Amino acid sequence: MTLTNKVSQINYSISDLSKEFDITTRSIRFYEDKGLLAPTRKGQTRIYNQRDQVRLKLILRGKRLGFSLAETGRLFELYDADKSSAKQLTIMMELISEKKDDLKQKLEDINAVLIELNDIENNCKSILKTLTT
Amino acid sequence: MTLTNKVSQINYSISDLSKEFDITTRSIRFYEDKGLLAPTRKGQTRIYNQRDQVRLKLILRGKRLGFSLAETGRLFELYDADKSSAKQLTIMMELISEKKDDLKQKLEDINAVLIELNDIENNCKSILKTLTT
DNA sequence: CAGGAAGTTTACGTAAACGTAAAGTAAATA
DNA sequence: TATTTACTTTACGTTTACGTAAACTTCCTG
Repeated sequence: MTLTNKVSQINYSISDLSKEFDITTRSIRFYEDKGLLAPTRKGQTRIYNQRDQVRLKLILRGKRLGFSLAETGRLFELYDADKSSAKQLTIMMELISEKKDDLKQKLEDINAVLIELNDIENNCKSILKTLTT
Repeated sequence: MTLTNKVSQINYSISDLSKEFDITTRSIRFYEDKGLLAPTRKGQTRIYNQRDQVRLKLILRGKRLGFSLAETGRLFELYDADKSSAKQLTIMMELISEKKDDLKQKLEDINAVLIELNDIENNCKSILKTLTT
């Protein structure tokens, strides 16, 4: 294999990503500062690849879920973690289990709010009917 | 009806609530400061009733969902809102619709993360098997 | 009646997640 | 070659959601 594999090497500038995800470049650099992104450099300039882009997407998804950047960082560690030792693996599985419990709680919470909102909505609708007829 | 209806008047002190929900009294006073709670007073002392207790529960549920206190406050306004005018009602229903969209997005996000966590978990399990056999 | 225990207000401190200049570099373009 | 455009670092400012401490009142108890 003397040929370096540069196939499908898609690169992004910081403004590419800022436009794609509708966030400021400040935010993107901040995420790097917090260790969530690690773009390569060409001179001074940051070069982002596909992996960085995916990570950014995950960061924003985490934010929508109310995860702190630190929590999202821990999730990244889970993705990337060293899976060589049984000890590491069991620690990981505990963390995963905790996160899953957390998410299940959120599912419950969301469903509860959705039910309440639907109730209010239906109430509004029926009142509107009495007002317009 | 000359009898004042004081049946089922359950009261709570600030420390009652702080213990029940495992939060500090500082937080509870802070929520009041932000207009999310409005306990009555007996002298200086705050007296919370059932409604306040429910509200506090909702505040904490909102927090778990990543709602800011301001957002939770807006939800409270929806619950309590004046439903007399058709205009008000249609505005409300728009806000409800927005919130529902927001929550549906969160449901999708959570399900996505859950799927990924399950993948990692299964991966861990199978590796653990190869390590222990 | 001294001394907790539980409540209060006031106010400064803090962590997270950026916003917002300021001041400089580097490449592309008129 | 001058300048616009896109990038960079440094650094102070801001909002949210409290933590923490000080100083005070009120009530109960040994």
